[in-house]
Amino acid sequence: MKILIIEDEKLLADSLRTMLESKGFEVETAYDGETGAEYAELGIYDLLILDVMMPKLNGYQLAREVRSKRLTTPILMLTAKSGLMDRVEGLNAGADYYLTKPFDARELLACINALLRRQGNQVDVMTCGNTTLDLASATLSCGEKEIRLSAREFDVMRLLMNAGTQNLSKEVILSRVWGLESNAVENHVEVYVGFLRKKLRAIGSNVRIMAVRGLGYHLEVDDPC
Amino acid sequence: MKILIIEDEKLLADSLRTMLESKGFEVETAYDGETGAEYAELGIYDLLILDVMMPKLNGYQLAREVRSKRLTTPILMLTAKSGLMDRVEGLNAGADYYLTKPFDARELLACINALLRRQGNQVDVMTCGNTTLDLASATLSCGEKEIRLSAREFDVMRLLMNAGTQNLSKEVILSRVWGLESNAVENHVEVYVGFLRKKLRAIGSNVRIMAVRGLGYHLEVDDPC
DNA sequence: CGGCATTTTCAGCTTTATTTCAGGAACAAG
DNA sequence: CTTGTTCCTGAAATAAAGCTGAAAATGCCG
Repeated sequence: MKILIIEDEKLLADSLRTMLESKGFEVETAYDGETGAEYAELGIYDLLILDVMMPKLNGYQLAREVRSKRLTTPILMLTAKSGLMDRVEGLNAGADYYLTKPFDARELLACINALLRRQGNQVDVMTCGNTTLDLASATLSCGEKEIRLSAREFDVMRLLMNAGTQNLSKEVILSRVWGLESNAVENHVEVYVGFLRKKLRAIGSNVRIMAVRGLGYHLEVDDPC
Repeated sequence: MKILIIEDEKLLADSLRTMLESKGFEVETAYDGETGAEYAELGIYDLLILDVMMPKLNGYQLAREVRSKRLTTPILMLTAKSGLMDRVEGLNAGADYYLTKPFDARELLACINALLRRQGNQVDVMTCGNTTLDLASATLSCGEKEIRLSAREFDVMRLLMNAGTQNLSKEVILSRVWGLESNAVENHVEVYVGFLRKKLRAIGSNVRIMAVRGLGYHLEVDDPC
């Protein structure tokens, strides 16, 4: 688990580093914003810890920069500023958590764990409604019941679960599951959606695959009124 | 975007609800932990807002309960307690963010957006009056009620919302929705405006599609004086 | 090779969307 | 008030998209 600390106060940065390393994280540090951005944009970190007040590039700018590059690495902002608008600005700039100095090591660790947990770095299952998809065994389960998916079924299901409530057009599904230069046709998607619906029904899932005419498919959780 | 508020202080819960609804979220409330857990476990919410101090089942227990069911709904914990160990316990119980009362509406919104953004559930919407158009699912919604639009209806509605109070002539609508070299006639626009008006009425929208004789159509928000 | 599971193909069916049309209502101008 | 135009609307006809079951093809493993 790799963490990048971007913080210009060396003393603080180094003590953080020591603390985190003792907890088994792999840590790198940058002492100014520009260097930090450069490192961060490598995209190899599982978490960025960011000071707001820094020379060259401040924390807000850095967060925006990173997010504009479409990196989704979680960002924990760390700062002496505790004003309301600072927190709001930090969060709107793309930070995921805002911690005010001075903070306690245990609190920092709890935040880090919360962020990494959320990131689902070690995910082995995806969930939607009352139903989970086990990525290792390609198995859908709902309570006691479970059912295996074939490779294609699994690919389609994972794509849909990943998109959540967002629509996926048949074209997108085709290109992501069958590949761009396959000669697969849209009916393939329809057929596989049919297979998946049958299996979802079989295990009593409350997840429905909704078709939106002309736009594609998305998942919906059945709301038992 | 569905949010569940679990909070025993009705006054606070209801003012939160109002605030969030005004921002276009769909909100439900539970006034004690047990009821809250029941709702939360439906798995139909995009975010849970949780008070810590509650009768029957407190926030920590509730978070643990929800997480033990493998639900990954983001949890925002809200509390008067501001002690360090409270925050740590909250985060370790499975919360994703910890906000201390009293908090500001803007801060809460920033947190919510940060959590939903992370969740990847963010949805593009256009808004007019009390009505929003979800661009991903081509759905018009107004409070609880929502209704799907067909592809054509959606195109026309988007065009109108985009123009806002500006007039759009039928010719423009025809060329933008049906294309320049279609043999569509102006009555098509009239028919679709009719469809849209019916759907707007069905969800109780305060948006009206006004016709200006000879000039075209535009939107207006109904101000019930 | 033969059996089995998966994937592809296809045709007919159901559902929903779109177009067409005709008559009525609203409106502006004379 | 009359007239010609524009707009609205409901119903019917047509077209398109999506669903499904069954058969054919493919591929895998023994």
